[in-house]
Amino acid sequence: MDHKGKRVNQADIAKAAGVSTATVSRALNGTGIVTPEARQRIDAAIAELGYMPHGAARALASRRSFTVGAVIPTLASAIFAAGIDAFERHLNEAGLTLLLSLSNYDLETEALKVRRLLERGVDAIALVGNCHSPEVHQLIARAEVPYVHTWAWNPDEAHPHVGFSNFEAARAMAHHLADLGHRTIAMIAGITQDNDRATQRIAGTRQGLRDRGLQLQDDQIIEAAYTHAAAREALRTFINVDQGRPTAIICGNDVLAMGALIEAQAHGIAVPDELSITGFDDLPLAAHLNPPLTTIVVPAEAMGEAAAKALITALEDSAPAQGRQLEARLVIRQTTAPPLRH
Amino acid sequence: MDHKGKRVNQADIAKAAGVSTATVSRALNGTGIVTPEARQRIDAAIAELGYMPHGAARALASRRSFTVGAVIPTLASAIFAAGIDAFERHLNEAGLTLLLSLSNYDLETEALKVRRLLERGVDAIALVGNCHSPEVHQLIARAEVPYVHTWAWNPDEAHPHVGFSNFEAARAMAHHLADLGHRTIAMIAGITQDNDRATQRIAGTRQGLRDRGLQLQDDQIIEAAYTHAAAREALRTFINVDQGRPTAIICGNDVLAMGALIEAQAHGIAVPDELSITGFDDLPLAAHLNPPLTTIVVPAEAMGEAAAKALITALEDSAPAQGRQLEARLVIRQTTAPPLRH
DNA sequence: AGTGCGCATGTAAGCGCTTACATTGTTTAC
DNA sequence: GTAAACAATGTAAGCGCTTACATGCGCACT
Repeated sequence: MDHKGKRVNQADIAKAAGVSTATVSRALNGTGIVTPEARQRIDAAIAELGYMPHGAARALASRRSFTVGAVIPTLASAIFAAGIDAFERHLNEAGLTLLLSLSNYDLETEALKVRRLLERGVDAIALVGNCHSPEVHQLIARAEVPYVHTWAWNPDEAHPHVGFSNFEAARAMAHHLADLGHRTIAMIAGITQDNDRATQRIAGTRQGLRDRGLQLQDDQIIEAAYTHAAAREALRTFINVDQGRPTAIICGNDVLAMGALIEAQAHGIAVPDELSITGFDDLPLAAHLNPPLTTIVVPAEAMGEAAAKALITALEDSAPAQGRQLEARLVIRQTTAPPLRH
Repeated sequence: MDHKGKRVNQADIAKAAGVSTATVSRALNGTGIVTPEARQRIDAAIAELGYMPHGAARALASRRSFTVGAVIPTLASAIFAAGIDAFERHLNEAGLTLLLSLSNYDLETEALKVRRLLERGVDAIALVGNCHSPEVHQLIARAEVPYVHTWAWNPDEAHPHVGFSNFEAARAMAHHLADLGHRTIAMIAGITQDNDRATQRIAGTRQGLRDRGLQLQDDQIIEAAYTHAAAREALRTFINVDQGRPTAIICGNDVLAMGALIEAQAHGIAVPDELSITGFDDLPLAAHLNPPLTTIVVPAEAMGEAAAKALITALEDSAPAQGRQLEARLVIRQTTAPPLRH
């Protein structure tokens, strides 16, 4: 049982079961036909010797690593974590292992991580957003692995997307606020540098307001890192004005919205009566806040699942992955209300 | 440049650079001496042909995959996400890639994931907690890879730990509350099944109270899933009693504490005057809550870093990983105060 | 000039699998 | 009764690297 020194390999199993390595391989992979008796002797030998297939050897010989890579900006954002959680789960069900890399919202880092993943031989790859270094697509194209862009939806682009339209979601939110009667609306957005989601959310907001004959002025937008502290500071800037104080604040995500809400309450500003606040993501806490947060439900789990399925299917059919549009829904809770009339 | 069909391999580079594959390998890995001229020709050929090393082949030949596995319960908990974030970052700096698996707090799933990781050929492995299926240790021992247990500290055990004492942290929290004058203290704990952290936090709390001559009755403990909703429900149970309502609630983590806080406030219970509430983890939001949450600062990033370093060092020295104790600190904010005297 | 040494490189044997092809024994079809 | 088809397995050639060992070369010594 404990053949120390040398690791047990397929040949050992073959010998113990009285068959060739080819038969062991076939039994293990379900490829080709193996008699029940042979299979049984093989299973017994595996259990007896504690055999564990060697992934690298298998990958080398079969040109399949049964490994899928993902590069996401960060795990600090609960919403990405939720998406990856679902992605990993569905990958696993298909016998695939996740290779996770973080880009920290940096395109060059992302490109480096993609290269690393490809060197590790991932069979497929998932990326966040559709703003990437050109090198990324070059590498992926050369490696000829299926891939998807998540967290975004863009049917016009050549690349397959599994996600929702940040633009449309933001636009719907803008409509909601405008329709409540708000006329002076400000935005605490995410950092747009290298981030198409943040950019699209601003663009969608802008368009949504324009649809209602309103304007989102440039000085009514503050870009903030996705932290409570940054949001609080941004809110302070907006409320410390002599006139033209906004009656509604659209936030780039729920973390920013929570920060804004906390800061508003710290200043004794009544939400939603004096100030409406909106989020984006619908984190678990959003519905429990006081008042519960009006936000956009981002289908993170569904996206993780859909991305996994798309890649699995692509791998099975050895075809490029197919994109899929998912819905991001506006959920109106209690941080939004018509502005106070004076 | 675009040799379609066949992927560019080391032999192609060797030919293009007019050297042998051995020299290319040496140049690439920094093992052995290569003249600057040869190195330059090799680099040029690599750039020209767009060569990318084949990880599986390298792993097979060198018996090193430059890959490290981690199995954590979930990514849904921000605190694990933070730890993994740091772990991945430091692994990467050492040229290692993270293979991430999720166990969903289930020991059997964990064992399966460990097996998978080992089959993938990870060079080292990190686990959460010190409660594992026996199979896990068997597999790791057989594979002879260095490993660490994180999120726990137990110098007595044979396994190397990189973490903090959940017991001592919980005990310190109990002391804090007892010293404030609380006599009736309840606990909303995590699910203890298969979870040594949750178990230790209860045990530590119990001991801390005993240190002060108090008791944590069994009916004063409710185990709850780590969700706001479960915490709210648990809190309702505690406050809906005719007499002997606790004046302080110790929560197993910050998510539970937030849920409890929200529910208390929804019932018009003043925190901390009528009810003290404590958390565990110090999530980013904890300090921003109203009132700011008294909790335990869990060194998640430091743990991720320390775990990565321990494994990297172990790999370099081809020795077992060394454990390291980190400090979990009590941070007293404003959800705790002396109980009201009637 | 001859010897020895170390540097830079080449040669080639694997690493542990998968899989195309060959081989054998057993049916089935006529 | 023979040919053809098939089922189960074996044989062996790689997959793309690393690395132990062999080789050749220039240089500092005698």
